[in-house]
Amino acid sequence: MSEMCIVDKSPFVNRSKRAFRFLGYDSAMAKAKFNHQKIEKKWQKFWEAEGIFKANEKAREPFYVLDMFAYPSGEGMHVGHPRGYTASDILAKYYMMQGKNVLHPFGWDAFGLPAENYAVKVGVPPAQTTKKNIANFKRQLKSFGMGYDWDREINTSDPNYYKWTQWIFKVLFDNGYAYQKEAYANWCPKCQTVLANEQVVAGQCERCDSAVEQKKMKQWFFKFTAFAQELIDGLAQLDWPESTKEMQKNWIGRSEGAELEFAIDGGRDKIKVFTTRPDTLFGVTYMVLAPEHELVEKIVTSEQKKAVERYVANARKKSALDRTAAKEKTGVFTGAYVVNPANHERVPVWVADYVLADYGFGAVMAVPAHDERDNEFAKKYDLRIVRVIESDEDFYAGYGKLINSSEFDGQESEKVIPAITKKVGGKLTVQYKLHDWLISRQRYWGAPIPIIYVPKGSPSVPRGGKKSVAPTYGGDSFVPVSMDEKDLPVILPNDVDFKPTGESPLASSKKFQDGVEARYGKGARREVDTMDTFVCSSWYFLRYCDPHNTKEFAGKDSLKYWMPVDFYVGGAEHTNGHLLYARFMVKVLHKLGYLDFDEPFLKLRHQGMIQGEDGEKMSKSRGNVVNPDEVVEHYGADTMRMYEMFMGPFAMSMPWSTQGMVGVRRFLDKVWGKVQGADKKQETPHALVAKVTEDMEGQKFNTVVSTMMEFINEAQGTSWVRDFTLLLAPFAPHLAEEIWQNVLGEKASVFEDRWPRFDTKRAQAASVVIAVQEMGKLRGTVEIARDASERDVLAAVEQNDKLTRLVQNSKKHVFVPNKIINFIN
RNA sequence: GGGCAGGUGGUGGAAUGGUAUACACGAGAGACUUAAAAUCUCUUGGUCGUAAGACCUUGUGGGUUCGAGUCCCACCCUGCCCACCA
Repeated sequence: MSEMCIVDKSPFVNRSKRAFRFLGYDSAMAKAKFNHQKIEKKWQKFWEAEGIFKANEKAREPFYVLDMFAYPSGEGMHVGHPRGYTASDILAKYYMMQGKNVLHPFGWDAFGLPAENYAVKVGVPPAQTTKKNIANFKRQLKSFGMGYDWDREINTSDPNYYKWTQWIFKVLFDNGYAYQKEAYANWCPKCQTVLANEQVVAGQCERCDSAVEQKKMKQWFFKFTAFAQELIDGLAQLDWPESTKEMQKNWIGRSEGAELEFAIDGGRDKIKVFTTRPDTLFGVTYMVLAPEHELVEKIVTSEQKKAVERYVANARKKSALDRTAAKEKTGVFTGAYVVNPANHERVPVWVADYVLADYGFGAVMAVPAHDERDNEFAKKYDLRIVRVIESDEDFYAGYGKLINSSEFDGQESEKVIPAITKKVGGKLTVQYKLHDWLISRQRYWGAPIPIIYVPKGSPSVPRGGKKSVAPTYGGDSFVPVSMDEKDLPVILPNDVDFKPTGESPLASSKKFQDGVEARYGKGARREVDTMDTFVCSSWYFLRYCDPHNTKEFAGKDSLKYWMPVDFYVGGAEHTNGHLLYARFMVKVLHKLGYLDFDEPFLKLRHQGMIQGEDGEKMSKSRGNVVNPDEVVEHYGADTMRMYEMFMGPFAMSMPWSTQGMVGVRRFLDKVWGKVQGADKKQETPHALVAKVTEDMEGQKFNTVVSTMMEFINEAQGTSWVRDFTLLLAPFAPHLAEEIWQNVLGEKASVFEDRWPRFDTKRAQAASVVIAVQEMGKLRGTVEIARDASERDVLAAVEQNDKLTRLVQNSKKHVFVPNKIINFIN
């Protein structure tokens, strides 16, 4: 997905080698230990040759288990990365053994900045770097024993993939969901380029530390806001963590209120405001416009003109970050007045940057008595502060009780807001914090935006396809038009200059504009910006269903069979990014009739992060990175997989412990030792199967492992080996396959067998230990047959010398079958 | 300022309102070994006690309950996300 941590090997290698040697774990030393290096490679080859993990039969019930898209960074993975991948792999294997036809694919979110920055610095083209990185990631994933269907591997930088990213852009553009407008963007004056918000650190460019400015540029947008309500409503049906849903709701930020108009005193213009509190109209003592508000220039009086211009220019220079970080509010009077529609009072109009241009109407009716921010501003500039009180009763009569901000509650607002809004000629409305999605990037390593600009009034456009709904804008002599589908993909050229110049590097390509005029008419030229990589990753899960299709982004039948994704695993940091973009994309394509579902991911779980052994976030600079290649080499992939599940609850973040991992390796050796000599004569360990199955269904992988440990600690004989191996297989696939085929002598893969069944009744022990309490305090226990009656338990307690007094002393008792008996005095 | 998680031994953590501290790590003692590693066995929340046992203990303070780590109220602390959103 996004550019995750970049892992540097060099400082770590020495450290880790020392650590491993210190722990002294050497599998070759004792007979009881298995040689992980040998068996892991052997079975990885076997699974690949036999195609064990390929999804291709359509007869069985489908189950789609997906990891979030990976960005193949230069240094490969650290041990935190495989945690989510291991969990999804365990689920894929588990559901496969439950008889499902499982789709478990992997692919690469290959476009993005690090490869391009590397090209700027070193000169190696991004395509080359990316190819190398992918090969390394793939090698690592295979060495972990992941059961991906590599026939379905996809790569966003492959023209066969980005053709469809471009096609989706075209569909959105043709239907009015992609549009172009002037917008402020983060601009680094030194690098001469636009930066994404993530690249702006504390108001500075992350690469050169220059102060980032706001620059107005023509940019492409997707109409995110058209789906704001549907994106909120759709959450209800999803099995996602509640906190994730809540974060998305807050990000979309719906609020109900009213749109009101304040006429300029002595002018014809009106200032529109959005307010959630029209009931505080009588407390309005001034009006504030955002510095960017279009009426500022128009209404400012000649006396105030200079001061206002200076203030506005200053505000523009400040970054959004500086503006919000400002401790004190600032502003300037415009000299103009508006009329309050409720009481016809004249109030002054100010300009202040605490009002945001891009929320509501970029203007606020200030009520300093009932709003903290207005209050602070009013105090600083000596503006009137008027509480809404009893004397306004005439106005509010009939609209419910009088409003005092602290007493205002939801029930009253339901009655009061519509009535008052109507009385002053406003209307009820809903506002969202969500903005449209700015997808243009002045970058090379991304999917080119498939748009052609032609001279205005050009006779030759558009050719074919649906009529373009492209807007023309302010006096420009060129208009953007949609491309023909058959002209896709627009291939990313390689004759470019990577050095940043302020324009997209594609502008420096000669090849890129070849043939455009011949095809689209004289003067035609291509858009040179590329798309945000989040566009590429907003639909990739669809492509896995039918990755080799050359006619469509994915065939209808395949989509119908596999989608939506049944189980999605990935980090919570993507909540307000990727997860929202993907939901938006599915909703647009659904609305346009390309999909028959409108949510991409039915069930979602987040993995917690693995911190370094020092409890800090793993990072190159802290030097606490643990390299999974080292772990696999010394302890084996099975050990790593199982330890990462054993560490704690899947969603929780926690520190890595190499010593803790050694405990898991000891357990696997113990298993290996105990299964020796097992034969075909087998019995189901019902209690074990029941507990493991139950925890698998709840994704409580940590307790699955501890349950297996407890079982092995007690296990006698070998009658349990067959079923135990099946339970072990998703976690430690190599060892399980080794036991399955080479100890038990099975001929097919353990993954082609079925998850063991159990009998609930036989899963229960014949006898139970009942806690004997006195006033809730434990005094002892009695062992007795399961489901023993109250009378039998009482008798057993009475027979116990130490407990017998409880029966005699107590007036009454509470009995819970198979659990407790509590005596009350 | 708003939202969401969470606070349990030396450590990671376990526990449908019913025996708190499972499992694992670490530590201590012992066995094997010339020795070490590995492996195996035992001990391991605290206080008092020779012992039997008693009392205390899940961030703090209240409450509900026969019984609360778990439910309710208030507070403290930590982490994450958003943040001048009218």
